[in-house]
Amino acid sequence: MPQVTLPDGSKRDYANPVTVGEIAESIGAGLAKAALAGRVDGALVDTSYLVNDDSEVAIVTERDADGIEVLRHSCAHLMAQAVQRLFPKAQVTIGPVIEDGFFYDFAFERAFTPEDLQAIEKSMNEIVQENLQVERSVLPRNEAIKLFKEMGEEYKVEIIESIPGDEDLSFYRQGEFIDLCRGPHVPSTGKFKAFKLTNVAGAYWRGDSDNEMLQRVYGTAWGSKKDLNLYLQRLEEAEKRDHRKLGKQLDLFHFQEEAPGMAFWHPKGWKIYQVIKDYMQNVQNQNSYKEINTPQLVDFSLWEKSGHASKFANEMFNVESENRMYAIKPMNCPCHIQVFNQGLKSYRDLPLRFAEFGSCHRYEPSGSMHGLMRVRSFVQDDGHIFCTEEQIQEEVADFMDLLFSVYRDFGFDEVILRLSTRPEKRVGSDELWDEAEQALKDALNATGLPWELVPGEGAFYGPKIEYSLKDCMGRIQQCGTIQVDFFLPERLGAQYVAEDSSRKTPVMLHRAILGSFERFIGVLIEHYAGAMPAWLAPEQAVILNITDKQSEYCQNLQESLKNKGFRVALDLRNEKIGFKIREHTLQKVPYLLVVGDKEVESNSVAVRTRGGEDLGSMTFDEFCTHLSQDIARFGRSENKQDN
RNA sequence: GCUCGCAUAGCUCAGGCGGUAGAGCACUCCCUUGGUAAGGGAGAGGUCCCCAGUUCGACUCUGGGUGUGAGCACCA
Repeated sequence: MPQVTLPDGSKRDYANPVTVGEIAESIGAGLAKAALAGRVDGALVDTSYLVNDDSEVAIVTERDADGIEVLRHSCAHLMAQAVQRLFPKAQVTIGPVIEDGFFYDFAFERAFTPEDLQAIEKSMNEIVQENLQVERSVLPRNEAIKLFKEMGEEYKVEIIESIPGDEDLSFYRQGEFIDLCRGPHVPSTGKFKAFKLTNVAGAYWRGDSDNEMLQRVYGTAWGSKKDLNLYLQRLEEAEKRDHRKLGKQLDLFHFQEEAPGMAFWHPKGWKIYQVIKDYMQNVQNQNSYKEINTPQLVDFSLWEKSGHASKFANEMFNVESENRMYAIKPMNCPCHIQVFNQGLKSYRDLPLRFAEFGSCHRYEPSGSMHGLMRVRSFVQDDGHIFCTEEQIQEEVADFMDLLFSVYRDFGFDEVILRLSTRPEKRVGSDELWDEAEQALKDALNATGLPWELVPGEGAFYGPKIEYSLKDCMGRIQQCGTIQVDFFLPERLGAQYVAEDSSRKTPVMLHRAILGSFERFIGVLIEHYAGAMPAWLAPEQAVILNITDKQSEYCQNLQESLKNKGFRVALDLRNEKIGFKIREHTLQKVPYLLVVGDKEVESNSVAVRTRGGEDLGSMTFDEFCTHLSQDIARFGRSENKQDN
């Protein structure tokens, strides 16, 4: 005689054990129809789940995040069923939910084509029309193995065999299709209202590049057509913001075949780069970093000593000269230790903070390159802090403050913190790893912010914190990092004289805020859709004359603004004002200064923003003040301007 | 690196079942001097990514390469 407590606190008594579906039915027909799953005492279950005892029960619908998850997971099954109807030889493997959708991996003799996707989608819709009941069943392992062996589903057999323990396994059947699955699932295939197959690509079985490649079909599913359309619009918007596209449109940089993965920076892109560099230089000076610079080419033996060669030799560019092997530096750390090693260091010198805008080259796998986001030639805002073990936590904490402040200046308020701990392949004793991981945990906890543990993802020499920022599309971009390293200083012989005059090895903290300039600029371009805030904009204003008569006035105006330190362009072309406004608006110049006879007479400028707002007529000084204030705001969102 | 696509004017893209190509924008020149998102006209512009092969003939077909896109794998 279960008593059910609903989310609103109301209670219902049932004479006999009831299913979640029946509970929904007893509340209302509409709810019963909308029910996708249930939550019983916190656990997500099928609507067919039988409630025996007093429980808290919620009916999960498409309005629930969990409901959407169930829907997507079930949609993966729906797709697998359709695929097997159309291609009986295709074997199923796994089909999980991912952000905004799902995928399913199939083993098939050939690649699926876009036409196949259309056919699969059509077949899915037919199965929706059939409104097949989805039934859960439980089988002992050996029976399950036998069943899937008979069906010729070798991959499923392998999956079942690899599931530890010998408890029974749950299966879901809809019509002729059955799949191993933990569930829960929607009660019937009629529940799908809005889905779309989006993409097909290869993916390795079990995520291992030594294994064969499967066909992965991606799809998305939503509670309503409207949500689906919103999602598709979001994809379109993301495509418009693609930094590779904007890089071309705004004439910021280009890539070409002769230098794969290496950007050619154009004047406007390089200006953004320089502004960021100046800013970072200033920030680092204020925070007691000493900027250094180290060679591009370093004898290969140093990379052997540092341990990088054994792990990354194939990903390094090598140069032979006069029978000597050099590597183009793939990172700056060993070089910074060489600087540290010059002269005798005292504990009084610590913490010693070196910074370098270090140009690095890495032979990244061809398939991994992506615009500015992953390149073979890049510049890190690299820094290494040499300190004692006692100083680690404070240094990490100070670094985090600095990082948050820099990110806010660039317009990023949300930072995601992740701690990556010891990987399988690593150097150093477990005690040292314990200590290093603890120091980072302590620093993270001290922030009071939530953070995520990522076991096994640390560098081979030490654990790291990774800082990802969330851009305005909600996408997560990893940029900053701080890594504790007990090993490299020792390997490369770094020492300082301690208080008791003994020689000790310093700890080294590797750190970067932007990560790489290339990647960070890519992120900025997409975040702002190319409309950089005034402090970053390569051209902060452009002066447009209406007729030739105002040319001289405009030239003088540009000169005066340049003398004030503003970046100002001039467009004196023989074009109509509307044409020029359109062009510079599309080029996302923050301020358009229109000059006609009126302005010349009154010694002023008519100011229009790239957002189309008319700020009216201003004197030179008024405009300078306005622009200065805008620049001084950086990208900080609390004062964000509405353009 | 792997799977599957793609590569034509500066840019965005058409095109032809094998007979050396076209639009819009941009560019140059001319007309126009016009007050807040495209004024008009004319002109110039191509080794159809590269290398082989098939063919009387290849931008088109075949093979190989390079770059690039989506995804996977990798990421000091």
